[in-house]
Amino acid sequence: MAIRSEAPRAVLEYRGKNFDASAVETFLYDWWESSGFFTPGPKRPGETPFVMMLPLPNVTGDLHLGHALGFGGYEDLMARWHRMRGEPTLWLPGSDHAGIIAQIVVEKELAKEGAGRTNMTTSPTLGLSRDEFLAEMWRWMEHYKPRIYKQLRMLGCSLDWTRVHFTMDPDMQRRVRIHFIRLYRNGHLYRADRIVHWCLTCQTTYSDLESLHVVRTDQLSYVRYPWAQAMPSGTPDVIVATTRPETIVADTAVAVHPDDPRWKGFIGKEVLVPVSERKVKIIGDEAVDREFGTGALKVTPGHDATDFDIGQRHGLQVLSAIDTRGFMTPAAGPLAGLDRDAARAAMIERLKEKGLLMRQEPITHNVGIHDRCETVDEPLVMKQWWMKMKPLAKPAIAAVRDGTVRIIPKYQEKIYFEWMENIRDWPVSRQIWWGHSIPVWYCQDCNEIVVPDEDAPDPTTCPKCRSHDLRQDPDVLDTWFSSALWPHSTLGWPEQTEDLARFYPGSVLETGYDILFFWVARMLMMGIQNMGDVPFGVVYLHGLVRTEGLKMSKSKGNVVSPVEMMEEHGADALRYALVNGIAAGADSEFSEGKLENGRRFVNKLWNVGRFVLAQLEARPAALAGPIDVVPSGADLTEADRWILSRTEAAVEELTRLIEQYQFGEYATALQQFIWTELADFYVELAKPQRRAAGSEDAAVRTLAYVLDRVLRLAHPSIPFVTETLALQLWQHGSKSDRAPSLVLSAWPKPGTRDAELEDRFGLAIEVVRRIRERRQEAGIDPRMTVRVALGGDAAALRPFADIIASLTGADVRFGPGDSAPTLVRAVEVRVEVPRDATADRARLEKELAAARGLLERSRGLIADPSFSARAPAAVVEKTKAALAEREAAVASLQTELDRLG
RNA sequence: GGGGCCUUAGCUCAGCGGUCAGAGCGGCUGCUUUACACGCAGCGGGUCGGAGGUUCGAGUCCUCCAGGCCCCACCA
Repeated sequence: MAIRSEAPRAVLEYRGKNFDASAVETFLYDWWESSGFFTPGPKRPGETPFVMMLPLPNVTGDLHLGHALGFGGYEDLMARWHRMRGEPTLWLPGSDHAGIIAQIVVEKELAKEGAGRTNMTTSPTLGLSRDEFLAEMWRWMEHYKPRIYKQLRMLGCSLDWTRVHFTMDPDMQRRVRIHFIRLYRNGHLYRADRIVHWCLTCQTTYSDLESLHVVRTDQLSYVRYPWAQAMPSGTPDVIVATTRPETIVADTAVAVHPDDPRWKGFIGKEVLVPVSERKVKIIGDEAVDREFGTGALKVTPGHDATDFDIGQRHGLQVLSAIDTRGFMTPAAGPLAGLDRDAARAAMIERLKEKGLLMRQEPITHNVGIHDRCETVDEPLVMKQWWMKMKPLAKPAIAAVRDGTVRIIPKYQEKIYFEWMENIRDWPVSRQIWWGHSIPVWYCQDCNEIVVPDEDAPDPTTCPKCRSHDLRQDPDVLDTWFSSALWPHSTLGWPEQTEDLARFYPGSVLETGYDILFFWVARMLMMGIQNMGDVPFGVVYLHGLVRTEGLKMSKSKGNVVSPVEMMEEHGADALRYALVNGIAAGADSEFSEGKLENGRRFVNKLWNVGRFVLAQLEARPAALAGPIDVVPSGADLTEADRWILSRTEAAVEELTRLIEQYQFGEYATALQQFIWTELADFYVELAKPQRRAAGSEDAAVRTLAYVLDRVLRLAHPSIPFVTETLALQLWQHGSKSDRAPSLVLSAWPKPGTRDAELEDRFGLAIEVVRRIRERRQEAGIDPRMTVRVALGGDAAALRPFADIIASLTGADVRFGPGDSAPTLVRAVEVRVEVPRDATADRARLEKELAAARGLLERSRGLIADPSFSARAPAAVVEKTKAALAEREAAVASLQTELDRLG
């Protein structure tokens, strides 16, 4: 089926050879299909599904590192892990029509395609009719959609492609329409003349969230407004300071602070607006900053948000002097017809002529811009559809407050509350063509607003005056209006489908903290509104991925394509490197070095796997029971039992870390175990040349079991390599579960550990390190055997004599046969080589000093009566044990030193 | 103006009240050991930004200070 034919060639590099993992993915889909999980059905008794919605990427976009981190790093990790835990797992993919962004992208493509098609450069028409343009949009959607979906597959995302959705699919359009109609009937949507952000380039309004601020330096002009009535001599001039003199023609008041002693006596008097000569009142309003300029503010309700609010409070007239193209309207009088920049210059000239421009000075201030095109905001008063947010926000605030929804990291909850508690109404209409239509018609004869019933066809007759001259609202809805419905609209809402019953509410929503307000908060509100329940119980927020200290952006030219990274290093390496060592919510610095570590680690795992497989081939009869059952038998060596115990420790640790959403720690711990303990220590001890006769098979059994565990443990982060190795491993023996694929096999449950063995073996490792250190210090040829004497409490290490000898190239002898009843970390190591006694003494003295320092600390702690009295018993016990060890260590170092003479 | 975060090894970061504070990268030294030179072994490197406080015990909790970053907001 289509899914398979589109499967990407996920590639990882191994010794210059391209390793094709697409076969693995094909395999997964085969299994999923035959398992029937894709088939919708009712909730099964007792099941608790794990449900996640993909944070839908923009359909016209390419994958960036933020996506790779979220989708491939965290979400797929969670999906695979929960699936392995036996939870029916739905991770639902899709893409967003991306309203204005997509429209801009396609307009550019169209302009490239055929310049003859249009003479106009301004959007959105391009010389096409609306229907023609939308047809072009759809044509391009078919071009873009497979692209982003293919990139998701490359990452290894185990998404349920049978449930993929696109926000502009016809059924999704219907759901958005119903949502709008219900909100309208409930009084959550209203239409009003308000001041909005207007983008002169994109020719549309946008919301506060889409507005950014940049610091800019402009001219601040001080302009005198002459008194309109005779004033006593000595009356001060009214001078206002403005950065936008061209809007003076739309002034309808001058405002001062009501408590400002300089001005309060003049409230109610009138001044003349320069150039337009209109009389306006001086009003008192607390929004005025007394410190700024002269303390007098020109009020232009038509072109400034603050002024609009002041105007609302004082019933001021709204004059619109600038039109949607940035040209001055007839209301601008002598400035009419000029664009806003020319009008500014012209206004300054006129003010100078009239002697009303007192002075100008530079001012550095914040200027609002549109986040998509960075055009300076032009606040305009327009009729728009608004969503009343406060009532919707209330239950969504409560849901986080009472723990129904948990946000990770926790501090993001404060940010959420801060925004939600001060939420403002949301302008939802946009003056573009690509997007969800607004299901509202206006009667051209009687101005009636006609909103059809749910699922009713488009109205053709005005219910009030029976006119047939109805026109649909030409605007479309903000993109986020539809994505806010994603968790329930994709499951079939408003129909009570089986999927909706089975998969709502979802489990986790994973996304970047930068869209907490845009998307997460709105999904919470709309989910509660439409479903009566929150859309998810956990919000996991990740941070920004930067390179060289900067956020990646196209304009900075520092965007690195994850696709290229995957082609070069493999998807596994990228996925792993992105999450390794990063705490929840923290921004991260991504570097080539990090990616290389990922690749080396994946390569290490691959090579461990190859080694194990080679051993299995060499000894085909070694496996007695199933691969995934803990090996046992008298032929198991201490080393075998040690790695088996350590494997269980890793299972415990890694399970805990994922359960606690500590994915960065999970990745680090995984590497620590696989590389340091398994590869560097155990694999060496499992090599046939290091095994006593008769214990070779035990090594193979152990290796097979440990690899099986390790592949499962690594699989959520490193799916391709682990899956490939598992398929090969499992061909060598039977398995207790029947899953033919790692993606569907079980996450390991921790088994029995041997704490004492781990402890003793840990000591043996320390001894090995110390012997190696001394050998290298002494510059002994690595091939030469040295004689090593172990004294002190070394008896505990007798079972590991061969191991120590084998790993260090030493002929190990034990000192006088004392049998230490308890394990004490004080072993004397004497490497018998010709050596520099002075250097040895210096080293030993340094060690002794350090050991004494530690000993003193322990003694001090024990001697402190309040410590024993107040610290928990376990801590006191631990400290006592540490004290004993330190005493022995000091003694043993002292002996060694004495022996040097 | 309001809110939030960060400051730990040369760099990037973990560390969520309890042994000597860790990892990766980088640095230095020695090794062509048939899983892996994309490797192995070893070494060096930290007054945990500063000052107080709480506690038997603080990198971890509290307060203040100094730097850096982010978000929200109607200083024209």
